[in-house]
Amino acid sequence: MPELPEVEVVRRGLESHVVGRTFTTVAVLHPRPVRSFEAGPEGFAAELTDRRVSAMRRRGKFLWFAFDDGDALIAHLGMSGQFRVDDPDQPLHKHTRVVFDLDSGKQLRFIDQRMFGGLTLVPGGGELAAPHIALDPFAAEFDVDAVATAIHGKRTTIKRALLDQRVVSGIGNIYADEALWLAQVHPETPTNPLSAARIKDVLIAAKDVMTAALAVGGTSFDSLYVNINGESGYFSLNLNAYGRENEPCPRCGEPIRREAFTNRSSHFCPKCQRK
DNA sequence: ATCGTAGCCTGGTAGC
DNA sequence: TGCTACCAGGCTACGA
Repeated sequence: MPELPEVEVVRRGLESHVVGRTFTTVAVLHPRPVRSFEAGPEGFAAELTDRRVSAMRRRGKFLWFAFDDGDALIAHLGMSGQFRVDDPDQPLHKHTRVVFDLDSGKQLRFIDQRMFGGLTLVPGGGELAAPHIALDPFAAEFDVDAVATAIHGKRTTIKRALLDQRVVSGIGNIYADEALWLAQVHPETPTNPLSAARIKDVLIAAKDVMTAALAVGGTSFDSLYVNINGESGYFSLNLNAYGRENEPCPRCGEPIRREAFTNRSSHFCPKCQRK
């Protein structure tokens, strides 16, 4: 489940293999990952051919392949998306969806089992043109006080706000649960009357947890997330709450509780994260 | 305008 | 063994 740290690991890997390279051939093997591109799979392949990548950027969980001409290929890994750089004679993984031949002789492959991810070409999108995606906590312009105040002004609960990519981007279910555990805030706490100062604590905790994950090359609970060489960060980060239902809270020993939350789960300590 | 949620997808697994 | 039902969950579209 790639969240910000995992996507950043992928961005760094792509940066070293793709920047300065041109797509010499593009093949779309499954239409779904390019579903949001109006000209369809053939149009996508035709439009991407002969583009030269000038920079690899990231905001939240989105990746930007910025081209020389100002356009951009915007990619999202969804649940199970992977980018791999391989030699062309290596066998294709079963779920390979799009293949880009590079003028370096290598091949960039987009692999996605569940196909929640996607690729699209955005004319003029080279400078992170995505107004509906907020800044993430790693962005230089990210203003933690302003975001805490904005969340405080919403009528929702803290975990919903953390997952709202229009407010702060890059945080998914795993790091939301971990940040709330670290800051000792219950996920269903209303953002108001929760103080802006406590919300700031949660945002700082989220950045701290993601920084730790980035330091160990990203984390994942399953083998779907891998870096561009196919290596997994499997279990490399010690999680305190997520996925630990009925296990003792590392802080107080109370069993971690799991509760249903909008088609997924929240994990928290009922003793040290009180509503 | 704002908030909450169904649906999109596949493969692994629990349960019968 | 083989079948079904369920679960993982980021994002978009849509209803309230």
